[in-house]
Amino acid sequence: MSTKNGSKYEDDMELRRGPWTLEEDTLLIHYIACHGEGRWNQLARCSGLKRTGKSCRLRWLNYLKPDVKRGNLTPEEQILILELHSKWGNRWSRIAQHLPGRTDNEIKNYWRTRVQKQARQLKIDANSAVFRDAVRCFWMPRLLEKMASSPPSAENLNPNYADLLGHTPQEGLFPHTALFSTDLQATFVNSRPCYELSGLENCSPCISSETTMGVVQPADIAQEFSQTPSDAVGNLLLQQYDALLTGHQSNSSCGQAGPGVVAPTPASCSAAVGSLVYDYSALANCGADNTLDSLWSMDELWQARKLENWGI
DNA sequence: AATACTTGCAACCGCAACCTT
DNA sequence: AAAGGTTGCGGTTGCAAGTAT
Repeated sequence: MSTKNGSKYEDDMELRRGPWTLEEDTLLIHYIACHGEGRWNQLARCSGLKRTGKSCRLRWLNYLKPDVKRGNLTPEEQILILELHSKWGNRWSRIAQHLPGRTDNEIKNYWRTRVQKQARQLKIDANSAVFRDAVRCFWMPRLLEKMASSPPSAENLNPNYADLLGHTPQEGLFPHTALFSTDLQATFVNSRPCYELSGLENCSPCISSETTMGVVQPADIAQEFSQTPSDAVGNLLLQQYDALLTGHQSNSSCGQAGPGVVAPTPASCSAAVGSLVYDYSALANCGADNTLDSLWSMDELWQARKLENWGI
């Protein structure tokens, strides 16, 4: 009887494992050139390769096939992966179908080595809503910036790219950043040229008061409400976030707009959320009793509220 | 210079769906 | 309809190369 997935042939002969040699590659390429790809077990039997059909298939599809693209993923490919993964999860082969020349294995490796690494460093679950938002609002804009500085080559992208995402990348790809004012996005991009997710702890001090969106300095709010700066920021943020979600001004403890505090508007809410979401460490610096962890917890609260408001 | 640790990636494994007989 | 074979997918592992100590 043969093994579960193999054939009697595989049991009868000693099979090679591990890295492929140049000779094996040549043999496989030559065989496929003559007979075409597919029927992998037959190929394994007839080609003279002492490999399983599975191994031959994998080597061909992931490495030898002529249209397999080598080298680093471009920013636009990375954006596409991030976006499609947020839609489909770990459906690597499905995602790979939309990145010509890239294999599911390569995409999977990218996700595990780069994306999950960032999540680990931030101590967040890579599949959590918090991390997805961080990727959308923070990482993607950075990739966009890279794309802008080196325009993507059209042939790199699947022609169905825009259709696939349901909108044009520039306008609708990042709904969160679309909420943010152009000024604010520019502030993000321009003020943090070295921003990477792993570099959160190095980000510049606290909220910018330079935007036109009415975002105030935490210290101002603290003075106004006799709270520690970080508490004040947290409360203001929650209040404004509520307003953003519900479409009206909330009556929470910080509800009254005092000097230096503007009544929440969609724009100011966006700005507040946009400023704060990524400035955890800066916030931590504002309040002696607030650690990065507690601020992340705060973010989870926003997430919970958001889901609650959306009836999820 | 030597060693330990980390990273990136190719390859393997088990499983499930699909195909063939 | 059932059994065996094949293919494809997602998770995991092993290892070479690079980096830090």
